[in-house]
Amino acid sequence: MCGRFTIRTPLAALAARFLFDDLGEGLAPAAGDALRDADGGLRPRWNVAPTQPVPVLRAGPAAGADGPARRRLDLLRWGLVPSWAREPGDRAVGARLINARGETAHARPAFRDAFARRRCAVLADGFYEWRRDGRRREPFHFRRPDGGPVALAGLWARWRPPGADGPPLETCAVVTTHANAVVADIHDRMPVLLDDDGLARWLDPAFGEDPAPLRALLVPCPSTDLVAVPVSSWVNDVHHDDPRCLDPPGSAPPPPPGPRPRRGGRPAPAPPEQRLLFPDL
DNA sequence: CCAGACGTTGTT
DNA sequence: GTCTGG
DNA sequence: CCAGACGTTGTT
DNA sequence: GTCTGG
Repeated sequence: MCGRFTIRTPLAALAARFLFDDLGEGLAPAAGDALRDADGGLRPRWNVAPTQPVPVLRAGPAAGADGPARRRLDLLRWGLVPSWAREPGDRAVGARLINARGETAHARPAFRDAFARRRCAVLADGFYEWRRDGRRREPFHFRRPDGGPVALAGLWARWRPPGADGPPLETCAVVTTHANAVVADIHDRMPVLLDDDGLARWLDPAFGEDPAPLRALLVPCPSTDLVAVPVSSWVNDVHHDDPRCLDPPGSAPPPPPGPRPRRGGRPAPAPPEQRLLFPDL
């Protein structure tokens, strides 16, 4: 679950909603300017897939004498690459770790360290789940009744290229849990949606590394927090990233005949975009 | 000890 | 890095 | 998560 | 069937 989602809310609006400091005193002063230029780094998205940059909320630099800890908002690659991975594209670990089970992540070698010290929240305004009916995959979009953004519990990692040449690669995974009553008809798992209180605890290093209180946060959100909307199978194709993803079912045109251009053969161009809005962590 | 995995999902 | 299996 | 590929040789 | 790419 949680292998696809939407994020149409501009980063500046996400900052206004989530980027208050740990005392809830409002937008951190440093955030305004940094975010003003940042919206170009994340156009509205209707079909966010693993390996792509996603907006991630983390605890800022540790609280010091000069003030309380602040939050930071960055774009991280979705698909957790542990620090010990040989290559980001490694067979077992590369970009495969897009979800972490809330029930077990604290104990898993691949997630243990992140669970204790590198927790985050992936910001979205809805997520997709597919109902499987034989060969059919029927997509549904889940979102808050008011359409507002949600904070998905996440874990992150930093991978450094050998020899310390090139920038570090920061990646993340979304924590999953049992489906609540709204999701259960479609699927048996769902991402963990954190309310403001749970979010503050999940992100705060001072909340501790003891798994038990943290695991208590990783439960299904109340069913009243989500509505299920059946959508067009247009969203099934990851290349379709436009408003038609949220159209009602049955409106997708038939798949065009003929093969697509093949993989391989040509060199891979575009390097992955990743943006650290506060690169001092 | 060293070598190899390290994960989730869904499907059967 | 750390755990598991052999 | 779903869609689509699933390969090697030799040439530029 | 299974893996990779997005």
